[in-house]
Amino acid sequence: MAPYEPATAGRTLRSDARRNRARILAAAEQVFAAKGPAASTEEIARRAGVGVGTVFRHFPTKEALLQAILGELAGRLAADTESLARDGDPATAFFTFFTSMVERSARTKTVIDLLAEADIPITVAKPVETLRRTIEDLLAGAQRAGTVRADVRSAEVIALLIGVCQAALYADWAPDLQDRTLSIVFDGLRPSR
Amino acid sequence: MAPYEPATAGRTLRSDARRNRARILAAAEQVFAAKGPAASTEEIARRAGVGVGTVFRHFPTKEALLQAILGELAGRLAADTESLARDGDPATAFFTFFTSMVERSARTKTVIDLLAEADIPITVAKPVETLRRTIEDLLAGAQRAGTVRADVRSAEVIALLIGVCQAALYADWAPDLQDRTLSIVFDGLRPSR
DNA sequence: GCCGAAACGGAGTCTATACTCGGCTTCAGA
DNA sequence: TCTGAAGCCGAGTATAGACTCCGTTTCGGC
Repeated sequence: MAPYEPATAGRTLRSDARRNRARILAAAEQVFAAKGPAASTEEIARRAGVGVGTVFRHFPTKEALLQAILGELAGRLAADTESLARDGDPATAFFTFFTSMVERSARTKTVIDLLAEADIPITVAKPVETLRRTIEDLLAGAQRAGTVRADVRSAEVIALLIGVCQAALYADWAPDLQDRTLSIVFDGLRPSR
Repeated sequence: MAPYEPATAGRTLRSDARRNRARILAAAEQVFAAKGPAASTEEIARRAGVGVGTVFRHFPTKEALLQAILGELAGRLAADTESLARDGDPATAFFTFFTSMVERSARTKTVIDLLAEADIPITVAKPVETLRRTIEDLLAGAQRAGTVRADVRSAEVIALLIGVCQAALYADWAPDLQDRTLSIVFDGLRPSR
């Protein structure tokens, strides 16, 4: 007998379906970034110029759509971070990374979910894992270059990152407040002067 | 003609009503602390051993109940902080305060709402204002004692406090992680060594 | 104990939002 | 162009949670 074939298998989509899928992903990215994961499917469909039914035809649940967006975002973050780790100056790359994450988090409300989510779904597990490993590389590089204290571990770095990213979401602060806050954290990370 | 009298005016409650009111407040405190402001009224009523109707008889909306709880909490925090500012050693009181806020926040999910809520409702505005002023006093005391850099302002202290309290909510971290994270922040706040 | 007012309880209403269903439209291969 | 399968749509369903309504119960002054 023929083996069970899930309907979602990698079939060739009709042109209109392909176009709508792309529109839905683009709309979802914007809406989730602006309003966070609680944004309604209705709004995403409206923004995509599509009926709700079409959204659910492409993604079986809202959660699946969110995961697709988070997966993309995680991939982009991981790639950016890896290239920074590869090409950047180890002495400063770690701080550049930290700052850019905080700025991204203030702009797109989904960043924090990747960092803080307790239950990492399978769909984003791989890029998130890469991201975490790359953070460790950046940290180790900065420690070797002497710009971060040797006894700092990645666990507290990630905790601080989550904290500052969260804080950046609340009452989107003035740019100089962000700078002053980050400079305190960075001073705490640096070796004793 | 008689002036309009809101039904909620400070009338003497019947004994059963007084008892239920106290039970509802106690239940709401526990439930909100454990699950955050999103906890359902149903659950609070169940925990209080009371019907939902009774909850709404005492508090017109869920929001009003939450505000009552937040008000109490803000009052307690403000009082504790003020006594620390009055009696504690200025050199260490600020750090003691910061640590205890983070510990409280990890235990009771409502603490963060007092700090981070963008729109401070009238019911909690006064104690929250007192708390903020007292934080400034603690900060100023530590700066005079030379344990915090003179150029640090209260805005970034509160931002850091919000951040670390938020981080403490996610995946309730091991005690030594909290210590290591706080020690980085505290090092950043201290004058150059 | 009696009685009216106060308070209680929880089924029912209303609203928001995820998700379904089936008739209609569009695509693409012949 | 014709046709059937693929895809679209949005009214409809299901569920959760805030809040209401009113018949029932309890309190407390006489």
